[in-house]
Amino acid sequence: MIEGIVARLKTERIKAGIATSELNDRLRLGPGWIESFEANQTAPTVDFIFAIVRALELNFETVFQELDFSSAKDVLSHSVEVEDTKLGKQKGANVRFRYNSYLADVFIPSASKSTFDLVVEKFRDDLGTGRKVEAVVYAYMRLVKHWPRANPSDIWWFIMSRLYSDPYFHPATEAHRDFGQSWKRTAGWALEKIVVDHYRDFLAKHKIEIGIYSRSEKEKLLKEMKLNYHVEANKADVLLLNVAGSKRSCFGVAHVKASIAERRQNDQNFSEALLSKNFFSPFVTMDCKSSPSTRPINKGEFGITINAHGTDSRSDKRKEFEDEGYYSGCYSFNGNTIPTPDGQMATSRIFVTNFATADDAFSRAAIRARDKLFGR
Amino acid sequence: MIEGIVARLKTERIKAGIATSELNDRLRLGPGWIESFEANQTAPTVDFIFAIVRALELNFETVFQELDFSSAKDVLSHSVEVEDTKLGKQKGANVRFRYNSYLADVFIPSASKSTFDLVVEKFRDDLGTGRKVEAVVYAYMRLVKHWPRANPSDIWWFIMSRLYSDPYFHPATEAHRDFGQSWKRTAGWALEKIVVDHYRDFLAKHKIEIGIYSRSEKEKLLKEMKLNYHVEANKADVLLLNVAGSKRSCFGVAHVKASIAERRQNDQNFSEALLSKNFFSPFVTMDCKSSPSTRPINKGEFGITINAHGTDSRSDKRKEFEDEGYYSGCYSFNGNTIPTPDGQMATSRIFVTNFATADDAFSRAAIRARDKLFGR
DNA sequence: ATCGACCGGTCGC
DNA sequence: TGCGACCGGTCGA
Repeated sequence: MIEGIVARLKTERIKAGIATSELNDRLRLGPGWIESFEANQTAPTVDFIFAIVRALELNFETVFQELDFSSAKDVLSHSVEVEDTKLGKQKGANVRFRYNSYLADVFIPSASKSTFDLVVEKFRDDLGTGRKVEAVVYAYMRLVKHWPRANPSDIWWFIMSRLYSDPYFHPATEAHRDFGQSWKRTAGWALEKIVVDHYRDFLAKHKIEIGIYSRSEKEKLLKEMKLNYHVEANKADVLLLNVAGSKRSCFGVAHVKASIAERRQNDQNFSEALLSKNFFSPFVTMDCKSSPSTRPINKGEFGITINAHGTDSRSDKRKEFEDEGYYSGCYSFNGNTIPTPDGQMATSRIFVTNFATADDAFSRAAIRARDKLFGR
Repeated sequence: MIEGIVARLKTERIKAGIATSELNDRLRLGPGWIESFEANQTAPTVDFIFAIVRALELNFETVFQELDFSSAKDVLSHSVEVEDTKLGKQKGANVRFRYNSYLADVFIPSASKSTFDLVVEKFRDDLGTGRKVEAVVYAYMRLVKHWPRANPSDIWWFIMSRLYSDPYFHPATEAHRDFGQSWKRTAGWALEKIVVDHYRDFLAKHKIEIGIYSRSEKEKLLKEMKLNYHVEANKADVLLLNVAGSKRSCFGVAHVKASIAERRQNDQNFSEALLSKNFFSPFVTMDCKSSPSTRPINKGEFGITINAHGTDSRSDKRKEFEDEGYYSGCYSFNGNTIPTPDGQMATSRIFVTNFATADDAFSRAAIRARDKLFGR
């Protein structure tokens, strides 16, 4: 049906003897918009259609009358579409979404449309209540628990971020917002909460409290650490406390980031101040990163490790962990992250983990660090 | 005309006895979309209209027939609209744009619609050639030169970034891109070029070369500085070289940022390594920051300084410059930035400058730093 | 092609 | 409230 309007507008343009480039200029557009629109490559907005009608000095009635609606279909699709499928013998679901100019498909093992639909419905309801962070935490953890063989980072990257960025999932009162930017802020907090929730109970058994604290609590706890560095409490995301009777003392700060980029450097000074006093300073990440494509792969940002022949073409990012040792270690929830090989000497190591159990490399390192400081 | 369609769809919904919330659910939307749409608060997309037609099981022909087009108007407006006006006796122009949920108006002294139109036309043409960075540099510098009483940061923030983010200014082949993100990358590079272009000739007279260099050149120049820090050449934006005959030696690195946020910390380690060897390490910024409103003010991020009664409620950001002295100084092109007061003792200072002359606080500091190192 | 740094709307304190 | 840190699509090397 939109094709019908487009075709009619094209006919009228040709009838009027106006070139596409001329119409482009009249509407003060960048190159090729009219061509692209007439070729059905770019879907015109309502405003765009009206502007053409005006620019060609057409009559609205004639443009919109007796259109062919036979090809009309329900096109209000969501930003993420899920369909049950198999990859070889492996059950799972295909996740489809727009990725730049591509229509992208990603296979998620264990995933199913039925779980997705249930979770999404609740997610939309929760977003409607204005508790964005909690909505993300809850929806994500439910998907992770239901889909044990899925890469946790893929669920975050291909599903959560894309779902969240669909304006129709949010209340209409927020229609004007930039949900890409909103995701960044909300996702940052949500990820901190997810890390805390995941490790809380297991670490509690080992007399460790992991948590997010108010500014004043953070200032108090950090002050007791007597760091050789002017720490602004804002910089501390997730704190790890040793619990001895009623006394709680901070022995570590986890730096939590969905993706890394150059932003890893923000925390380096703080982290080095922690390390210099033998405090625990782990970097926890989803290590999300992919390129637009029809079959995107969430490769992460660390790249390759030293290869079998000993050739070292590691990225600066990897070297900052493995060689410079700015952090106690890096704990990635991306199954595609290449960890530091067991045999490799490293100042600190990159580990890959998931949400199957909290008894993992991160917890064990936290417990070891605490035991060392408090002499257990 | 869109109102006509909306009204008809509303009538049909009521006729069918379906509540707005029920239609919302059928379309799997967040709360209030149908209400908002029927109240003409949210402009529906073509897809959205079709989806409602389908959900209500309406007949396309009846919905689109015999509509009232009398109120139709040309609504393909640009992202930024400029209109000549006066503020008191001051000539200038009003700049209007969508800012979150607001329709925002900003007065720019010296500005005029005629200059704006000329520059914009060329800007669109330049963006069409694929030379995005150059397009931004050229358009911005032209506006700055033509509008001498305008705040340079306002032109960047309220005009350039908004113009650039309008998809219709770019070739249709790029229609799918996220121009908000595109602006970030392009603007970052453009600003570095603008700084270099602005200071190049003046500094050359003082035997100083300012420039952007290739990775290999940067590695060579930085190596000669023997910094106590593992510098990745990527981190160095704009280099300042002393020219002595055919010998060029780097004596400083300018850190250029449009806005600051927590990203100022990225460069702190590098900057401290420069300062510890008495190299020049200035921070140059547009200091762009405002809140959405009908009358936004590009206040920048540094906030207030120590007040007349000596009360110190400076932001951490300001203190990192004035007290911690992570950089040689901060040079802001935002006239609203509050500079470090002359009487205040400070490890390094915040200055406000503009493009009227390259003989400013930045150049003079660069020359002094070079003279100190090379004993002139 | 792969890799790296660019920045601003957002949300909660 | 105003302030602060959150992050990812992008562009050029």
